[in-house]
Amino acid sequence: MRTTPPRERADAARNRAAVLDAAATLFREHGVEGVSMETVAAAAGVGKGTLFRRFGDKAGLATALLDTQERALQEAILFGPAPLGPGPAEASPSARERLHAFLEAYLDYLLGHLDLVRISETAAPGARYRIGAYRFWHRHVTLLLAGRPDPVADAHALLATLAAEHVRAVLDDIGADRLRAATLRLAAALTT
Amino acid sequence: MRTTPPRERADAARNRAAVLDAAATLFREHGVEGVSMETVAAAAGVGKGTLFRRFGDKAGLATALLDTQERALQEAILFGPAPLGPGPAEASPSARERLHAFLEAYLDYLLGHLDLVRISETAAPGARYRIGAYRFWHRHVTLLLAGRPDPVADAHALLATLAAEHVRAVLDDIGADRLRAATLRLAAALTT
DNA sequence: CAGAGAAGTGGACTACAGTCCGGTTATGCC
DNA sequence: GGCATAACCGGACTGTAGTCCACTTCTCTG
Repeated sequence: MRTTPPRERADAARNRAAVLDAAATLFREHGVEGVSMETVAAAAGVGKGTLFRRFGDKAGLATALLDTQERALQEAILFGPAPLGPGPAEASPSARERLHAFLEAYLDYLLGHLDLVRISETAAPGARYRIGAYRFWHRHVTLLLAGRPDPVADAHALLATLAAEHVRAVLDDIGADRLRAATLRLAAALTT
Repeated sequence: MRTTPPRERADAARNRAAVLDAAATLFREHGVEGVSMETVAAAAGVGKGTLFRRFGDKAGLATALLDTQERALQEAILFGPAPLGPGPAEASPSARERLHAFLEAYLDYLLGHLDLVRISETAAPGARYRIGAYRFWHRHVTLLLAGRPDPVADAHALLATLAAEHVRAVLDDIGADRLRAATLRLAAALTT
């Protein structure tokens, strides 16, 4: 046990909740792109400085909004039932099955919040690769590709396919079903 | 023969050259990110309006600067010697060889101008997928993947790996050699 | 409860992308 | 050469991301 890490001040907590609330509403109503940070701040009854201090930038705000769902997915991967999670020791799924399950689950998540994820990945240059989430997915996929010549590199390649910016654009061309199929096919090719 | 398409006015041509010159120099000296459009305009002795009218946005300016090299690569693919190009009819390379050659050549091009390509792809949202170049690469790869279940979708997936933003980030993690190897391995897996 | 200092606040400020439009100039035609 | 007109020019203007810092508020300690 160590001394409690400095607790968040009450006013700060209140403001954070207000901002997340306001942002969620505004984004739903006008689309993520159609809402400026200033508008969010005003709607939350908070100064611009406060907003940026808390969330860093628009990507950070989007990330915060996704936090809950993202965590749920990560939990499911780490501790949940097979094939997404490791499952009970006596009946653990193959790496291939788990990879498949991960891609399906991630695509569900991504397609369900495409605009928000896209902002969280692109609002700041290189944002996608700096946030913890990417590292998590990358690590997971890397482990599932163990045995291949270069799992780390292959995991990056596979994840490139899941970049929100890419998915958004490709969706217009081939639609969700073919995108899904192609992603799974690619994973299959990598785990042969 | 049709009536000559309205020729570019002399002053416009002069200004365009001045802008490209100034931009090339400034970008070399201060990096692409470190130069504002206003600075480019000033250095070229041109108004901001002119700059934007001509090139649309920063992505457009970057694209224009890359134009020559990009065209060269496209020419080589369409008409050049094998294995990058189709080569003479009697000794045409396999699709697999051509794909391999394309990826090598594209990576050379990309790594040689990473910052510029990155701006051209990301300065405007979705820019990468709107410009003609992406369509060209996609079409080429699609043709080389003929016979697979869904060449169009697979080509998108393979090209995702070559997005400048992705490459820029991954480079820091695994370096150019492993990136190259992984890309080729992926292509191999797709043409088995 | 009082005082100190850390944490938080908000709005003025800067910098940059991109738009707009009244004025200018090249060009093709007579 | 002179004129009509379409193309072009440039800089003032707008909207937004993100920074800065003098001031306020909370929390902890004695």
